[in-house]
Amino acid sequence: MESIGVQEPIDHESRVEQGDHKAVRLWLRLLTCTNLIERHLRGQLRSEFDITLPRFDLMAQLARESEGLTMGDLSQRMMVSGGNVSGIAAQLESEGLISREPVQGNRRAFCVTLTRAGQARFAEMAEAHEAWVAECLGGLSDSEYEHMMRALRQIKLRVGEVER
Amino acid sequence: MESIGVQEPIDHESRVEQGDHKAVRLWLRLLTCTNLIERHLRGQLRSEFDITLPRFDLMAQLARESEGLTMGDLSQRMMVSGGNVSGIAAQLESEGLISREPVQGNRRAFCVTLTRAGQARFAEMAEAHEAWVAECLGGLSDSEYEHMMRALRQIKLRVGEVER
DNA sequence: AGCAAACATTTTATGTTTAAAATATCGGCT
DNA sequence: AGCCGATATTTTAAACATAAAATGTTTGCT
Repeated sequence: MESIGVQEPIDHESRVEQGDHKAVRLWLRLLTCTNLIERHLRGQLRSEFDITLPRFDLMAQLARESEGLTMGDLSQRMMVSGGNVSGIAAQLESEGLISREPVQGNRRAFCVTLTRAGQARFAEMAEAHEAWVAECLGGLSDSEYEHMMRALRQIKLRVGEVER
Repeated sequence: MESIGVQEPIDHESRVEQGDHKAVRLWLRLLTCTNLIERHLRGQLRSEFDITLPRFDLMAQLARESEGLTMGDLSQRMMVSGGNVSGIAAQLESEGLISREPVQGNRRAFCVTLTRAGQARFAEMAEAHEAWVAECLGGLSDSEYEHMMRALRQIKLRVGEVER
């Protein structure tokens, strides 16, 4: 039960301020958590597999699309700039983990896929990655999990609207 | 009510896998949301105040510590590397928004504070920043807000333990 | 056919971020 | 006093990220 003791009356402006402060507190906590987990995963990927998070991320996108993706698709799905994908893909290609082949019928685009070596390497990493994430987030009850998923979906929609 | 229809029986290993997949889905959604909001705030700060998020963040840390902070304190609170703080602080100093003065009794450390100009500038920015965050996160009900805060606190503790 | 607009990607310039090495200072111990 | 390990910060090198310009390619329009 909440306290129902003496409380200062609050005018409209203060109410808004309170709401804003609440939002900021939530935002900071969200940011802190995400950064903590991201840092943890980054460190693990580096120490266990000598790979960076962006490279892992690119491989993960390819792993769910056996047909391959274009550079533009990757840029969209990873939500980073095209130039960025160029650099990351160049490195993965030089390591033999992905291949970029011309698309017949469209000489502008490349079709990027995991090589056989890339598939094998990714399978190893994905298993470990899942376990690390579960270590961080597995402690939530089903209900907490559902609440989070719902709230985050709502937030995502809201931000999309705000950005117009 | 949940469906109680026919369901495949699930062995222990599959259960673990399912839990892991759930955790990964939550992680990806968390990451996406945080990145969306961060991107939005970054853009607003740049277009409205011509400042970057890290610079704003550094100033925010100083704004709640009128006594000032050392470079190391800032590194810890901002959860970024020391070298990073060096660079960010150098820029803010050259813009006259912060000052770094030697600490008497410890010639290694600097005491970093907001200048008067920095305080004024930050006050403006903080107000706008709060409104932007509220736009993104203000749509949650009190109950959703509480759920999120609780779950995030729990996650934060858990990650801290995992990192040992 | 010829041309303009849109598309897919890379290149370039600039800036952020990290880990690790380098620099300098401090404190305690002998 | 002299040395050693811890502390506080800066510098450096490499990876990542963006925006904007450059390069080719395709498509539609006349």
